[in-house]
Amino acid sequence: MKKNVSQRDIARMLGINVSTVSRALKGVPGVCTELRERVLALAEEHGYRPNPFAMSLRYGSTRTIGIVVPDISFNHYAHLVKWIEAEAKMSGYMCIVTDSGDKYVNEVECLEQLVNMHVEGIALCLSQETTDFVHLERLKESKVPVVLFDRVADVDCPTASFNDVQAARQATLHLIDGGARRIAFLGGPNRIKQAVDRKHGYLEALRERRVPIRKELVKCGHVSFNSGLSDTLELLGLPEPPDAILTDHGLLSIAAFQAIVSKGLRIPQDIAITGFMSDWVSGMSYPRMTFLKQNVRELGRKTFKLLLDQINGDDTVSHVVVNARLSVRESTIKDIKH
Amino acid sequence: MKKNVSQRDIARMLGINVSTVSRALKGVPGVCTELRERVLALAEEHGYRPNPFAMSLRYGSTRTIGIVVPDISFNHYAHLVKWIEAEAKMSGYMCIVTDSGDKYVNEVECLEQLVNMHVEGIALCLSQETTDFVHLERLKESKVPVVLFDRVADVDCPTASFNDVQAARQATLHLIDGGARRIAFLGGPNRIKQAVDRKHGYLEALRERRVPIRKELVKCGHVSFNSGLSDTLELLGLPEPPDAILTDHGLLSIAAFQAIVSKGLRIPQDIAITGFMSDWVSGMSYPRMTFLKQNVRELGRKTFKLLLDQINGDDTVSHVVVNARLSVRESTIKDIKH
DNA sequence: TTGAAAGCGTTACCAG
DNA sequence: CTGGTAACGCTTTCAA
Repeated sequence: MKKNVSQRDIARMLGINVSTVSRALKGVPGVCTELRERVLALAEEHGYRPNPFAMSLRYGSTRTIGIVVPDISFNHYAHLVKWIEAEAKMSGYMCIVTDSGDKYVNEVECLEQLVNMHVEGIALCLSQETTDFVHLERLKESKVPVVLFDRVADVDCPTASFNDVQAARQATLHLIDGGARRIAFLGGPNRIKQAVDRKHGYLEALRERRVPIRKELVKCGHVSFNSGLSDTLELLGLPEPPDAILTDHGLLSIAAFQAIVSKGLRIPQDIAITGFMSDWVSGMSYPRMTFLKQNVRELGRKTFKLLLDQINGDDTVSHVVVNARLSVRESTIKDIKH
Repeated sequence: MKKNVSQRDIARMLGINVSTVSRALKGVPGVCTELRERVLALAEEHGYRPNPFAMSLRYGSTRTIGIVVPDISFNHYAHLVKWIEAEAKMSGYMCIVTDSGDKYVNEVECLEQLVNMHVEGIALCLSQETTDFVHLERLKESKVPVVLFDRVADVDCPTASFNDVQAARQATLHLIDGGARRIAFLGGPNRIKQAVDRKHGYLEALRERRVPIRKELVKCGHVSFNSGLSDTLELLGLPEPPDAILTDHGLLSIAAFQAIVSKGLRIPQDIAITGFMSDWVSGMSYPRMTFLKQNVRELGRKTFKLLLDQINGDDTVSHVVVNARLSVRESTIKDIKH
C-alpha cells in the first residue's frame, strides 16, 4: 500500500521541482537552507531511500560484484567468500554469490547471469572441470573485469593464489625429515594448475632429499570425498604401503584421514598425514593434523583489492601470492605419546 | 571502449524506432519476420543484453532476494545458503548474501543495505544477540517480505525451522537409554528461541524417564568455540562430572569434543556426546559423533518457497518445521570395541 | 535560489 | 506493421 516514496513525490508534496529536491537531498549548494530542511524532514518522515536502479541507470555503475565458488558449503570457499564480502562491504560494494557446484557448465551459467546483472566485476574460483577459457574471453569482450582466486590458471587475468609449489615442498620436506620415505601424494586432476603446482612442490622436495619417486604413490584424480577415500584405500592396500600422505585439498584430507582410521592404522605411528586444509578440519581430527595453514582472510582481501583496481580502470595483470605456511600438529610427529 | 549496446543503438543502426526493436527482442507479435530477424541478428552480433536496472525501474521488481546469516564460514549456514540459492536460481532469482557476524548491530546494517538494494524479499537467520525486533518492524513498514529460518523467533513473521524440542528430546532419551544418568546440556543463551526449545526437549526427556535434573549440568552461554571449550572443561571438573553431553550447536559440539579429548577422557566409555551438528562435523571426529541430522537442503528449499509466496502477495504467516532425526554413530554406544 | 528539460534503457500505449 | 511518446527515479546542464 505505502509505496516507496520518490523525489518526485516529495517535490509534489512541497509544490516544488524534483531537481530542487535532488539538490537538497544530495547536499549540494544551491538551495536555501530553509527549503532544504523542509525537504530533508519530509524525506525522513516518509522513509525516502534512493533507488539504486535509477542510480545505476544514471551512472552506469551498480556497486555490485559477483563471486563464483565451486562449493560454498565447503569451509575453505565459504571462508573466502566471507572475507571478500567483508572487504567489498567496506568499499560500498554488495556481493552476489553464486555456486558452480564445481562443474564447468554451471560456471559458465553463473558468469552469464552475473554479467546479466551488470556486476562491475567478478571474482572467480575455477571449477575443477574447467580446462578451456572461452567463457573468460567472452567476459573480456563484455568489458567485465575478472579476478581469479585460489584456483587460478595461466590465462591473461589477474590472480590471487597461495604459494602452492613452495608450501607443498615445505610439507614434504617436513615429512621426509620426520623419517618418512614412502610419501604418497593425493591430489586433484592434472588439468588444474593448483594441483599440478602442489605436485611439483612435492616432487621437488623428494629430489632435493634424494628420496626415490614412486609413481604408484602419486594419485591425481577427481577432487571429491569418495575418490579420496578409494584412492587412499588403494594406497594402503599396496604391497609396500606409504608411510606418509600429503593431500592437496581439504576434502581429500578428510577422506584420507577417515580411510586410514577405518583400516585401524594409527596416526602418526603407522602413517603420517598432512596437507592443505582449513584450520577447522585440522583441529577437528584426532590426532590433530599438521597442515598448510592458508591465510584465507588475506587472500580474500587481496582478491577484492585486485578486482577493485580493475574496476577502477587499472589494466595491469598482476599475480598476487599469499603465503601458506606449515603448522605442525600431532599427525606427523612420530615420537609423541598417545 | 566497446560499451554495452542498447536497444536504442540497434534502432539507430537499422534506422528504425526503439519500440520496434523492443518488440522484436521480446518476441511479441506486431513486427514482420524479416525485420525481426535483422534485429535479432544485430543484437546477437553486438552481444546485446537487456539492462536489468532499466527493467527494475520499469517494473519495480528486481528479481533479487537477500540472505542474512550469522556466519557464512560456518558449515551449517553455508549449506543453508547453498540450498536457498539453488532454489532461488530455479525461480530466476539472484541472491545477495550478507554476513552479520552473529552481531545485532551488523544484522541491522545488513537488512538496511538489502532494503537499499531493493531486494524483493529477505531470508534472515537471526544473530545470537538479537532480542528486540524493531528492525523487523521497520522492514514490515517498508513492505519487504521477510522469512526467518533456522534461528527463528516468536514474531509475526513466517518461519522455517527444525523440530528443536522433539529432536533434543529424542537425543536425550537415546543417551538415557544408553545408560547415562548425569547428562549435561551445553547450549546457547536463553534469549534464543532455538536454544530454549532444545533445552526444553532435553528437560522433557529427563522428566519423562524420571532422571533427576541437575542445575549444575546445564550450561547456557554464548555460542562460540571458546565458551564451549571452557564450559565443557568446567563440567568435566565437577566433583561429579557428567557421563554424557548434549550440545545445541555445531560449534559447541566441536568445542566439547576437543575439551573431552584434551582431558584424556575416552568417548564413549568415559563420556558420551551427541548434539546438533552437521554431517561433516560428526563424520570428521573419531569416534564419529552420534548427531541430530538436520535436513538442511529441505530447510533451504522451504525457506525460499515461503519467501516466494510472500513476494507473490500471500500474507499468511505460516511456520514450517523440518524434521531433524537422530543418526546414531559411535560416540554414544558404550558397548563398542575400541 | 529555483525551474525546466534531457537523458540513462526499457516497455506500453496510442497513432498512423 | 511501425513510429512516437510517456513513464520508471534520479542527476545535470542551462535558463530564468
